[in-house]
Amino acid sequence: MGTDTTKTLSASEESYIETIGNLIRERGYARVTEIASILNVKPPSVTNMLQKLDEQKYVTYKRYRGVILTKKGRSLAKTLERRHNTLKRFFVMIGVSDENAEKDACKIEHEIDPETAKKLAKFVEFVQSAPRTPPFLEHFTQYLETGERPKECKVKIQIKES
Amino acid sequence: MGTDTTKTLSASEESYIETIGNLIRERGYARVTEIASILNVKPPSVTNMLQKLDEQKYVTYKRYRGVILTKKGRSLAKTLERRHNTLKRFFVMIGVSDENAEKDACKIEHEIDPETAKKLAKFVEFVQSAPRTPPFLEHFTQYLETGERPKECKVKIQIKES
DNA sequence: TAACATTGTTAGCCAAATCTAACAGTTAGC
DNA sequence: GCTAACTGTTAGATTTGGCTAACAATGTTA
Repeated sequence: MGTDTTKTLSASEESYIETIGNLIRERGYARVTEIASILNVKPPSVTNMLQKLDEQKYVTYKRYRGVILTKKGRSLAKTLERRHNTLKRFFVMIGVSDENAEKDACKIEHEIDPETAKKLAKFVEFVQSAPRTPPFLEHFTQYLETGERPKECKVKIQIKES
Repeated sequence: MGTDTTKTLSASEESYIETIGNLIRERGYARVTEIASILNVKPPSVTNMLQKLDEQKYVTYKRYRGVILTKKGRSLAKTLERRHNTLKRFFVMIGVSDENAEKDACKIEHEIDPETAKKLAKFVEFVQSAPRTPPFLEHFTQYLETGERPKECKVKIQIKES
């Protein structure tokens, strides 16, 4: 239970939480200047946001003493991280450069509905857990390069029990 | 030529331009109250934005006299519309509800890089221009429903020249 | 341990995009 | 062609999330 006054967070708020999560995972702690440099903002903006996120119980923040995520914050950070990875893998899968895949994942992860995130995750999983690169993906890659749908697409196939 | 002082627009500015474009295409004109109701804002916000977009030459706006798109505005509206359709078709393709596909397309169309938009358009085109629903998509649909990768995926296939 | 360098915070400002309340222009019906 | 109803606009407040400049706490090192 517990009155969950969870108003939805802004993209900006979510980015801070995600960044804090990443830093803590990678380094064990999250510093104001580093958060600032990752998010391309100045340190006072970070302090400001940390105060807001502390009020909303996503982080525990003591001035000059650093910041950690609460349970609520960790849970959100995890969701965002997974969503980010799904998006990025999908974009790379369809031929987007690593750089743009990363950049777009950062933005879109804050916009999509949970249903969409779920379906996309399934799709990426479906493709990537295949025993080998699925033919359709190879064909698509060829299609990207040549503009031509490869011959095999137009060919009769015969299934043989293995 | 012409000094193209095209600073990038905000998601909000783009939404107004897109909405105006849609209304003009569907009805021949775009009214303040209708723009407001589609975008879920109040009329004064619309007036305000129309003035800004007029300064930036995306629309031609005369108080009390309505608004039309400039060439620059039409071009942007067209890009956004195409991007929107691509995104929506993709989301529906992977099993997202029509409602969420629409909603998410609206948000994401303002965030993605042109490269990503292009690759995604190619992907959707690749799938949808196929002579019939590609097997992998059918298999994915089954995977969504049953959680099981269909047998055919695990089977040896043999290509026969037609 | 005192002074300096680094890091973090506060105060106060700004811009974007929204809102409400009050006002102005346009249009339709009588 | 007046007037009421509708539509659109202005003015001014609010919210969010940035910024700079000045200050405070912490940490480092001679």
